[in-house]
Amino acid sequence: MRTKSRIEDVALAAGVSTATVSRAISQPDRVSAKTRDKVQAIIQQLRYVPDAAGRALASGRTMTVGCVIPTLDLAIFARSTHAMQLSFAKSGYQLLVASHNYDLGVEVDLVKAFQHRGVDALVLVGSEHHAQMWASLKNWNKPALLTWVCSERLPSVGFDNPAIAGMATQHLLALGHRKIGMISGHVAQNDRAAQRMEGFLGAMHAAGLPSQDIVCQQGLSIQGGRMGLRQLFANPDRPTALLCGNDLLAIGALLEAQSMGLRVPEDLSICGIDNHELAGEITPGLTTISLPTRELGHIAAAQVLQLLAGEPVPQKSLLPFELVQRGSTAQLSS
Amino acid sequence: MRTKSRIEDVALAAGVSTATVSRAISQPDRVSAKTRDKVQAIIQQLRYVPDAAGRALASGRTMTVGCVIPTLDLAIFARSTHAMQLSFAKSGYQLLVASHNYDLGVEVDLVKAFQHRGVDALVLVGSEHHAQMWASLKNWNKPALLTWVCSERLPSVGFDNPAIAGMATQHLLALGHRKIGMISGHVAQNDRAAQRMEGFLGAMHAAGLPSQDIVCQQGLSIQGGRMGLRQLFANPDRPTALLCGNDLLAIGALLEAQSMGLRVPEDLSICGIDNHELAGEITPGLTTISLPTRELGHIAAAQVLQLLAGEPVPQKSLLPFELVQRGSTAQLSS
DNA sequence: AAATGAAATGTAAGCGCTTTCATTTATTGT
DNA sequence: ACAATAAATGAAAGCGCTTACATTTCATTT
Repeated sequence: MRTKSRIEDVALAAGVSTATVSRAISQPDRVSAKTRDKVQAIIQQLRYVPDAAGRALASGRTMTVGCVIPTLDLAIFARSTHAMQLSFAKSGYQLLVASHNYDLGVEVDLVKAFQHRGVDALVLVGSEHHAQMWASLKNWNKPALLTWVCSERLPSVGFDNPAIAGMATQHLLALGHRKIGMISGHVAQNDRAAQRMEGFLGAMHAAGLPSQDIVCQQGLSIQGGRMGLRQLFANPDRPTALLCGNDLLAIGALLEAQSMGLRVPEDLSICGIDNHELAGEITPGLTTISLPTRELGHIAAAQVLQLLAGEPVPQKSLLPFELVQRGSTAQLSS
Repeated sequence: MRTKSRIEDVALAAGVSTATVSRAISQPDRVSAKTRDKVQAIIQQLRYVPDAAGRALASGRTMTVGCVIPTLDLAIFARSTHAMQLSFAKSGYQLLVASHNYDLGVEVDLVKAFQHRGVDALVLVGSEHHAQMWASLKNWNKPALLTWVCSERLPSVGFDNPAIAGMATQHLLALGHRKIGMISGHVAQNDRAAQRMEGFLGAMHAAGLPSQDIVCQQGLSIQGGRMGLRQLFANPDRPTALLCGNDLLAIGALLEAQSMGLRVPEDLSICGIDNHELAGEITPGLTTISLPTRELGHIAAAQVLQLLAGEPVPQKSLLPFELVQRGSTAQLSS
């Protein structure tokens, strides 16, 4: 007994040509109801499943989409990526995921690997990329989508990152704070971090406040947050409020502040970004900006599917976000 | 200008047959040094990259490995999976990842999808699976590996989960605790959780201690830990120590205990499993069992590669683990 | 009922590569 | 130097599928 049945076996058993079987599978409306049913029955009976490689070679499509992200270690990426995967699966597409750990050089290789693998579309994070990546994308006439940012160069679905940081900064300003510091992620290979820092500096400037020596960069982790806090508090002119590039940084800063004997929010207000699972669990609860990461994944997938179908998509899709006020921020005590 | 060069273009330019080019690429030692160099040069020049689909169709190999995991939301899986990905990439294999959220029925579908996609090997988590999955695996003569557990049915690389829980329980017993409760993950579709619970109950039994009404099951999250603690403390005969199925549960339990006014570890010792990034950050630090998750990924990949090469691998590879003592556990105060 | 066009189906040519088998070329022993 | 053997190469047959194009069938119209 042959382990695997081929399209020819189905065709023979159904008394039709392989072309008809192929159509019955991928374009059911191009086949009469009668033959369609007959073919379907045989397919069931033979447990026939089309071979992906044969199909890919003949059609030029692999039914796979490549997704290159900075890291899976951050819950936000894990979540949005998973949402994408689910959406794609519903349409018969497989999502391939690879991460580069914030090394845009590695990203180039991953993108190329996906292209050679024959993915039908690519989903990337951020708008800042290696020149070589843009080149690879240019010589590649298949859809690509940017996420987490909005960009001019490619269709994108994401956030207005400067506005996110701006909203958080406004919140701190509205509480009366004037000496506000920021612990940012490293901006070098991370434009989301850069944009958030920019948003912060912009808001400070608009408020006529100085923005020197009040920003530091750290890895996006709790440890980074701890180190950032120590760094900022080494300065004699200590801030009364802190914006952090993400919640992990904020939690680290909060923990470090507490272990230094500072009271949060009485002595120091802290605001994060992302609304991480932990944000509501720690004491005090972390004020942060909530981002619809799952939705980001679903919408990104939907747009890629549209592009694959040859339909146009909006150049930019910006998702809403909102401030979640918890206990870590409070009115400046005079 | 043709966008993509094919093997024939290379063959023509190099003045050899396509067969030679093919060999120069995948079996360099079957080709004379001279031709090999010439072909290599042309390949560089033409930026030729073999087409994956054509290659897969002709060779029957796709150079992809499928990995089906419960979830990416848990850092441990994210980390071990990423390690696997890196190891595979070094050998030219692409790792495809899919998650089923602890639904073994979904797992069946994912496995089938991967098989149809033509992956060369499969990596799964756990030893307990749907009968249909075992059936699918049986009719599939390619390597499969089980991880996180040790199993008789397939080569496996993982942990002795009962022993992990046993070690943690011993630690609590050694501190003088006799009333020890456990907050476990749901064991229904999760044999790792089941094995850890089993290890706990076994250790308790061996110590001649009762094991009724001291175990509860919760989702593997901070919220689950909180709810688990409340559940266990609803019992009038409150435990003095707690083992949690993973660190997220433990952290939830710890936070909830603190918000109930309990002192940890004075009133309650808490021990987790996994050594999550947070374990060392919270106050008090969480005593837990550290597992080499990255190594798990690397070893799993190495073994799959061996299997793909037709070499034998040990039926079971058990990785070491160790107790990390922090502030959340202490001698029972009489 | 014949003519017409649309719908359904079949024919067959690849998609880009690997690999068996036959052939040629280099290497070795005597 | 000449077999005899090994190494290197080439020719060509697919791998399993899709799809352009040709052909047949069916429903309409007049």
